[in-house]
Amino acid sequence: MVRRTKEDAMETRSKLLDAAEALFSEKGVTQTSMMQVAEKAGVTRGAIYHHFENKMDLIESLMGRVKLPIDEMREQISETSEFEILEEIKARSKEFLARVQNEPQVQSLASILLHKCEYIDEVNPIKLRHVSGRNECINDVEGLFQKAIDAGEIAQSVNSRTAVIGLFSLVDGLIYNWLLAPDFFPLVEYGNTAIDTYVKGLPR
Amino acid sequence: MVRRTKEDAMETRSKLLDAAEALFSEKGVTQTSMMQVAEKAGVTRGAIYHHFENKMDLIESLMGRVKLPIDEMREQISETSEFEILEEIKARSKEFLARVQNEPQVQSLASILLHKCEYIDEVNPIKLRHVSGRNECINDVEGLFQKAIDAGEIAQSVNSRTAVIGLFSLVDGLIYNWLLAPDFFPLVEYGNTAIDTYVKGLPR
DNA sequence: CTTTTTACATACACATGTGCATGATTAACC
DNA sequence: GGTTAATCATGCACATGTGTATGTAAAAAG
Repeated sequence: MVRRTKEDAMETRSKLLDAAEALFSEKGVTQTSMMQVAEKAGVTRGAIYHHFENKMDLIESLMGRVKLPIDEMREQISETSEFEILEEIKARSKEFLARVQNEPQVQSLASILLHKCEYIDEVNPIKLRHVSGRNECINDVEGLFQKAIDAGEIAQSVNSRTAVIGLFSLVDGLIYNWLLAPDFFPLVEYGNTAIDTYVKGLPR
Repeated sequence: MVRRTKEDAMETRSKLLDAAEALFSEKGVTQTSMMQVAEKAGVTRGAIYHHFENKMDLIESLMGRVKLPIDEMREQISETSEFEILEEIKARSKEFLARVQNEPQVQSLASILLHKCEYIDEVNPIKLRHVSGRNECINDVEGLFQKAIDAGEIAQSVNSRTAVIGLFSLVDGLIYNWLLAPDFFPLVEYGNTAIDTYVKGLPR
């Protein structure tokens, strides 16, 4: 069977991405060969090299396929309300955790990002996406914290940047540890409590 | 030059571990070959396979060589005082951050653990050391939180396990993000503030 | 001093992965 | 309907890494 229809081609491409996503999140990126990805997708390596340049390109397509929670978070931030800003921030953070816990694809990608790849040089598309997405999101939420300060929800003494980095680190750490051993604790339940605790501890 | 003295042998072994540590934390574990480790240490691969069985064994020796902050934390916990327990917990957490920031070897190992290796199967000694050390430490600190609850430092409504996991996730996340881009924020300064914020947010 | 063992270096066999070139067959296009 | 071009399969060349077997000279043991 060769020269399938254009729709068939898109389907094999999709199957390849699915296979890669599953294998990467299960066995790690470097421990997964193109051969294994092709096998899992039911094709040969030739199909991969037709659709993608190499492994890096495959990963890039993989990451670009879904909207990560951090991306969605950024969009929502622009349309946040003018009061109860801290509640907004908490809600966004909790939604972040919920998506990781409930959406398998997001969970797979998070697992790859946090545990199943090696952050090597700056060219690495995985690291690039992770770092740039995070930095931009941090800048956005820092603006929110500043609004909360200006609105008097928290004290002037709070440094907005410090507050954001603490919150993001908390969320990252929760996800990181949960993915390391999901049975160890319930992510959303414990995570929500931790987020509440942190925000409540900000000086007023 | 062959058949050096026994002291020489231990020195080459040490040099091999140093080389591996540097290369692993710089380029990642899987991207570093035994050949490169040997070259950096000024010997050949034969020397490595004389001292270590394989790469896994090399990593195990690497990790076993230094006392990680989490190990030291556990020792100190047993000799903690009976009052001001929350202060103790905060102090330990901050010392944790300080060690990562100030001790290059600890920083290298943390970088390997968090960013430069792939967590694959349960046999992986890196993952084993990380998870087991963390879990034991969590259990210990959970006991501290329980003492703090019993002593009335925080409310009865606090779940000690939830409190620990939040704190540990915060510390892990801080280190994780800092290692990702050390210039982005000062670890100890921001981290200490975040720890204070979190502990202060626990219900009293 | 002789023998044994240690501490490596050297070399070989083997496996695995990648990238590309080529081939085959049919959909897509004019 | 003939030509083109896309979608894969197949096969080859090459590189790289690992594990081990063997060699060797000196230290250690007796």
